[in-house]
Amino acid sequence: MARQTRQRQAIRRVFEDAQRPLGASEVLEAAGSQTPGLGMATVYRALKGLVGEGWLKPVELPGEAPRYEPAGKTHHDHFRCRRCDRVFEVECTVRLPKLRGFVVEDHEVVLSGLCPQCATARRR
Amino acid sequence: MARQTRQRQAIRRVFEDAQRPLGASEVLEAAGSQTPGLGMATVYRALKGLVGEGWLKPVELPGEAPRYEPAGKTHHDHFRCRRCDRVFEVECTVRLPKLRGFVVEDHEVVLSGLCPQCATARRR
DNA sequence: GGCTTGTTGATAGTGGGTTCTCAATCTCAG
DNA sequence: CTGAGATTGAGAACCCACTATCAACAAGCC
Repeated sequence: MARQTRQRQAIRRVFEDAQRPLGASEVLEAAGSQTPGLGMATVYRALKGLVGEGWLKPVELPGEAPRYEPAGKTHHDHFRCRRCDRVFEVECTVRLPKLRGFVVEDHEVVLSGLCPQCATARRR
Repeated sequence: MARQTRQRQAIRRVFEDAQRPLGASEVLEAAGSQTPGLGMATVYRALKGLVGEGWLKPVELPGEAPRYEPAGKTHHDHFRCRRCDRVFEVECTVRLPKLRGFVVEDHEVVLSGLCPQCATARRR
């Protein structure tokens, strides 16, 4: 039977607070500040469990370890900042081409550039 | 001074023949059939070299090892078949949203679904 | 053909992310 | 409160893509 532990609650809360997809190390850092001593293994176990029960959804971006975000949101795409490497949620519209024979089931758009913070920092 | 070897020629030819991005293992398999005994190391060395001289371009898709395609093509996006896991080139149009503060420098679209072959196979 | 020297391939090594191990700890039903 | 058993955390182990090593090989100038 699944138990409510301090660690799991902290990890859940981290995702509820963050308004963007988080990777394992980001979760470890964020949840670890509230739960000192939090271990990697626990984070990975929690992520696996939360994905398994459908509460989290993996977000895979090119060339990077997977990140996770709460499931159940409406469709959105992602923006990755080239400077701070954080990922944000954005909305895009894609016009799909006519692809003879292909059955398109899903699509994903990944934007990259500078996030507001980094863009401002650079401008100075 | 760079030499023309059987192996490198085979690897180049594989990319010229394939009309889609190839990963290292795909290259090893394809070029290996023409050059028995072809080793991993040689493939990786060739890929590195070809990318270095601008003949190949890396194609990174979410959650996978990089693939490569001949450089110099016009902009296009990619379609990954969920069944055979091959990647194809396609054309899309993306309408970017108004993102306050974000500086969008690049974008990439990845479609997924079934390629013509696999779609036909499934239908039967 | 010879010879120099870049190239090859089998294998070991590397690096990063993720999972396993297991004793200590904690949760919670009774 | 207590005990059964789930959970944790530190570190070892693992996985996989990729790179380094080095003796044997071969491209190509002479």
